[in-house]
Amino acid sequence: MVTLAEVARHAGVSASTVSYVLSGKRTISSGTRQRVEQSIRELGYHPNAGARALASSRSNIIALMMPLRTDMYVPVMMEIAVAVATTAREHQHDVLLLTGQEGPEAVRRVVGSGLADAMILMDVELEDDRLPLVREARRPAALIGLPADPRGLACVDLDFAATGRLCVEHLAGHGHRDIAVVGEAPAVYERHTGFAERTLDGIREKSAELGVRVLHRPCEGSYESVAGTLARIFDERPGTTGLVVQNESAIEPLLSLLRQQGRAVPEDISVVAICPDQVAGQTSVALTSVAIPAQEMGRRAVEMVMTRAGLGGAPAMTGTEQVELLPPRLTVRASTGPAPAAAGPLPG
Amino acid sequence: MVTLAEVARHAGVSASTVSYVLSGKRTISSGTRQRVEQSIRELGYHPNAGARALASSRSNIIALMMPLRTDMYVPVMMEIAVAVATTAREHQHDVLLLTGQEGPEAVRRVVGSGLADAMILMDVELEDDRLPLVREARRPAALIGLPADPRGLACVDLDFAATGRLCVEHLAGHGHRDIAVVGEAPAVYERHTGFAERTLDGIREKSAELGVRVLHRPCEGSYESVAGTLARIFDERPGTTGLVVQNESAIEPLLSLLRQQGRAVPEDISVVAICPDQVAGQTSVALTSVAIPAQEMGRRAVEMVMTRAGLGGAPAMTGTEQVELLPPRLTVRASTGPAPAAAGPLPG
DNA sequence: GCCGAATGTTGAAGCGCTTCGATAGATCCC
DNA sequence: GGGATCTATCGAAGCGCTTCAACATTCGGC
Repeated sequence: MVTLAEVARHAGVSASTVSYVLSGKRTISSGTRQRVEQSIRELGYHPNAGARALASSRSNIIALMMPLRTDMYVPVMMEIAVAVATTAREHQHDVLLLTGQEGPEAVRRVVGSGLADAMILMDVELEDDRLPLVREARRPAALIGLPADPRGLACVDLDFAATGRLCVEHLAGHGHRDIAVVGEAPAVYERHTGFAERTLDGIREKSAELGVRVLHRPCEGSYESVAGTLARIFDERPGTTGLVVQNESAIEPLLSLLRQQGRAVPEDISVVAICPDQVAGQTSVALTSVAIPAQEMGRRAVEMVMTRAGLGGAPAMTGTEQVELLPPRLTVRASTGPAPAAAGPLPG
Repeated sequence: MVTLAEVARHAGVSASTVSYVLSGKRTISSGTRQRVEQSIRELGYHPNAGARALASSRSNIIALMMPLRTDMYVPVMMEIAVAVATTAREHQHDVLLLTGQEGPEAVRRVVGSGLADAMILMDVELEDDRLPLVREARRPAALIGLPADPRGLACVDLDFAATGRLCVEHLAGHGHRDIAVVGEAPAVYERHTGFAERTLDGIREKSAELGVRVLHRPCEGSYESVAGTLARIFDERPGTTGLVVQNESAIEPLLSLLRQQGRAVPEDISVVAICPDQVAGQTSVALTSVAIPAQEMGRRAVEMVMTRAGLGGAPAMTGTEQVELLPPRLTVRASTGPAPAAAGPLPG
């Protein structure tokens, strides 16, 4: 392997000069710079990551802790991960992939060893084991998701309460007065992941405000489970004309079942989904949906930790609270329309 | 941060002793060992990753290059990634996540900087840009997928040819004489990813052998695309009674469409899918399927690079060819049965 | 009871880089 | 035109760890 010293010798300068050319931390005359850059290219030099990390005590690595669960919608996770990796590269950083497997211990290990300069945690629960460690670690961190107590933490998430409100607003605007929520798997609620509850809160709030009746049922992604949930919904509230689906895996079975039961979408029943745009466009009836801005979330999380690390330009500010809720965006597609009984939008 | 030296002082031994306790590379009396371990615990010591990498020229990091594409089935990718990360941890390694984005340049960077000790490449194409670099890099590497020329490389993949044969065998065994393949998206074939072609080869080979007629149609995951594909299949070969589905995203729409068209599964038409078991179990009709052993693939890839790094015990042997094709396993579920016209399994 | 071999521990030399303080010229101002 | 100020470069001191050669000590064998 080519070393800094060899490049320096080749270019006829000192090692520190080469280092400064690389980092740009001191002014170097353009003649010298070019000579050094030429040598670097000729020798095919790549700075040694370990030596760099040791000397500068910065690894240029961001740790990304992913959940290991299978009940979360995987494509969204993946999209976030890719966005994190891509954005990190724009900031000259790489991404270390940690699974939830190891739990809080992973945080300790990564922080303690200086393996990563910063951390991004996905799938944050309301009371997350990892948060105490993250708080006391003197490393910038960002959460994707919103814990019960975000004090001293940087968080980014979709504004799920607003999302819930938006869905209800849209349905109510079409005259629906009886709606049902096909929620996430029961395990998601039991784990207190927050986003599901927040969506529900938003839905309930807006429904109360607009005089819409709401029925909520958790639902797993399997065909059977969706069938059962749907049966219970129509059993309990036969007048239901609007559906909000939060569990992405339930979408396909749901549409399939509705068709089978002779319920036309959107003529008999309107469906709003909370899912990535790609999914919404691929279904038999294109879905009116609120997109989960996975990419944006990953990108913002990286930008947050970079800012906090003072690497993005601003001074360090680990410990400052910063909660960023991305505004939901509802895209009207083919799955929603006027409620069958009602005459159209409410006046006002 | 606590350093080795501080631990040594605290335990009343030299730094090298602490290091040997940690690495186990020399015998240390149990008294000393315990004293050192106690100090480590009391001080909350974590070895500095950078220093370690510099001194030992091993980073204990494996790079995982993932595709960035969205036309591959994401859950499988994710499962592989998680398996890689989990297995890597069992070998005291962490995983660096690289996206396809950067292309071959990423290989050069990671290898050149000593950031990673080994590499695992996913979604390998038949003629992959990255392979020349991987070959000349003196780092162990493993591919998930099989390139056209695997010389000098370690590869692991499902035996897709055998998978194709297995599907045909199963359908032919039920008396089906006219089958169709709902393939991957056209882009997958254009990119020459190999696995799709190999499946097809296996299907054609076995079909020829058993006297089964085969029609192959690429197909994207959208409802529309599946509808079109299906229409063309039944238009061209109205007698089709067996379907092999390779594009996982097409499965749900496919079942939904068949039901809509009044084709009962498996009474009128049998469906074999190539997909993760979890998917096969969640559909309206549980699918007879050949599982994609994502976890096994990830695990084996890690074990391969660990062996090649001589870290797993065996001596280094980068440069040796090693192709491991995992045998397919077909699980019979509810979606396949006797061909409607035929009387059952062929004699013999 | 002495020799050679195990066994356990240490000191010191790096690994390749960053960064600080110093230095030698070039440039400026009045 | 000489001190003050910049600018461009260098030398050297580490960063925290691994590892090698060397040094004590203990032990078994005869």
